[in-house]
Amino acid sequence: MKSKRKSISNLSRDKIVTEAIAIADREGIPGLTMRKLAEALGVEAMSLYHHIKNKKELIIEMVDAVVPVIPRLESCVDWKDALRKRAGLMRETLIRHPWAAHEFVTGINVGPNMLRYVDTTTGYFLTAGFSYKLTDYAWNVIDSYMYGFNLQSQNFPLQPSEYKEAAKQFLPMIPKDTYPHMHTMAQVIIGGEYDGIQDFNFGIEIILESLERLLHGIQGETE
Amino acid sequence: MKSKRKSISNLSRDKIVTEAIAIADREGIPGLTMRKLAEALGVEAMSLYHHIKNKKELIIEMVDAVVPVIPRLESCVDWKDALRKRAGLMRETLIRHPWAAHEFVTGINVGPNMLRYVDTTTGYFLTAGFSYKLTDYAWNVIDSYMYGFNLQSQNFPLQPSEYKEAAKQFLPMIPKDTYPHMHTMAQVIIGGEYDGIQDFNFGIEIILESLERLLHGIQGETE
DNA sequence: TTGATAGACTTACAATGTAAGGTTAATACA
DNA sequence: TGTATTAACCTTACATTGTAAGTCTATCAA
Repeated sequence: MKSKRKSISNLSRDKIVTEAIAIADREGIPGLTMRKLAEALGVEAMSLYHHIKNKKELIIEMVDAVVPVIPRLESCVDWKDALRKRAGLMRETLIRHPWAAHEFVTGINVGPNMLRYVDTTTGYFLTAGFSYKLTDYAWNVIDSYMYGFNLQSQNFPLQPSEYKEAAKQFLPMIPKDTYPHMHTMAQVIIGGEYDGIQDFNFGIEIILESLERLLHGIQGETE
Repeated sequence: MKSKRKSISNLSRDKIVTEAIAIADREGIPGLTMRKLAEALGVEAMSLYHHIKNKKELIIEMVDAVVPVIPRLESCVDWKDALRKRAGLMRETLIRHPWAAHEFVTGINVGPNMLRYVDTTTGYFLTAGFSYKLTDYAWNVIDSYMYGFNLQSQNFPLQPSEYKEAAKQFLPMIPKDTYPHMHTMAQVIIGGEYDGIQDFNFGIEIILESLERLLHGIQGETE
């Protein structure tokens, strides 16, 4: 048919991964099919399998490719500021690549970028004076929150600008006697008293504050 | 072939949802296929579609069916204890139904059980004296963490008992000069100084502590 | 009796990942 | 230069999925 007698496409792992990320950014992981990816690269689906083992492995490569680069902790920098910066960078990544949060929580990733990312993070805590155990715990709390927040907000079906209108629409479906608090909450949003917009940084600050108290041994109720 | 001339199976939405949950508990959502579900119910796949619109809707029903039932806040109960209890119940649910965390974060659920769950939760905070905005924020931080933690731990490929052995095995792959902190962390785990086991409650306590301080207006750096 | 309906079944299709094997052009070696 | 090997791409084919479309039949109302 077409029979291009070896296309000049000159495939490579890198090219495949890059194009795969672009497609996934637009259409999500389900929208990333091997055929579609191949077509975008001017190639047939099966040709991809000469460069990658399978789709699973491709996704693992994609994940490592989007891990944010964070700087090692300079001695003059506060560990909390470093973590704020880190959170901001990760959040940018998760927004730019809406499929990534799910892959981060759901798969193990031991690519070089991820390893460095984790090592640097661990360094923030250890340098600040946290024990190994607390370092591990603290890191885990922050990341759990970050992934959870992003997954939730990414999948929320409304734009912030639509909250008020939606609250109006749904109010009759939230009868006051069955759901008293949500009913009032909806009214508050309709009234403009609170816009209903969540702030990612709120959670980060909450967590950092507690961690700092823990570091300084104030009220060590959680060991 | 078989032609059972109307099976006596007497399908119903409830039976379908219950069986679907059982299958998903064992084999995950990908393992829950319409044909497998039908077979478990002694019926053909297409028969299910007389009771549910499609698989998506089925999953939504499943999600609402496993939402934990949490008690309304009694006046004699501390709001933090109520939230601890809630976290424990949700965690049990997420462990019993490993597919649920992903569905909770990823889909919107407005079934009656979920609405009540959310309303009761909101009530905890409002009754404790949080503003509507802070209630919304606080609730969101806790849930983001809970979902994030569970997603991560559920997908972690090792059992806690295997940590030490795994650390031994991976140590050579974490060269000291490239990944200094992870290298030491692995050594600490091998040495038995810290077992590497995460504790879900740690994050809950961390967050609750900060929230309480916020409630009492101490150091309101985060508004 | 007639006819409608609910609840099952049969068949069929498009989309997906990928196994198996074919083709071709470049490269290595005699 | 000629020949064998191989890397990179293609073709075909298949099992598995959700589900659209239509069929059959027991039950029940008129």
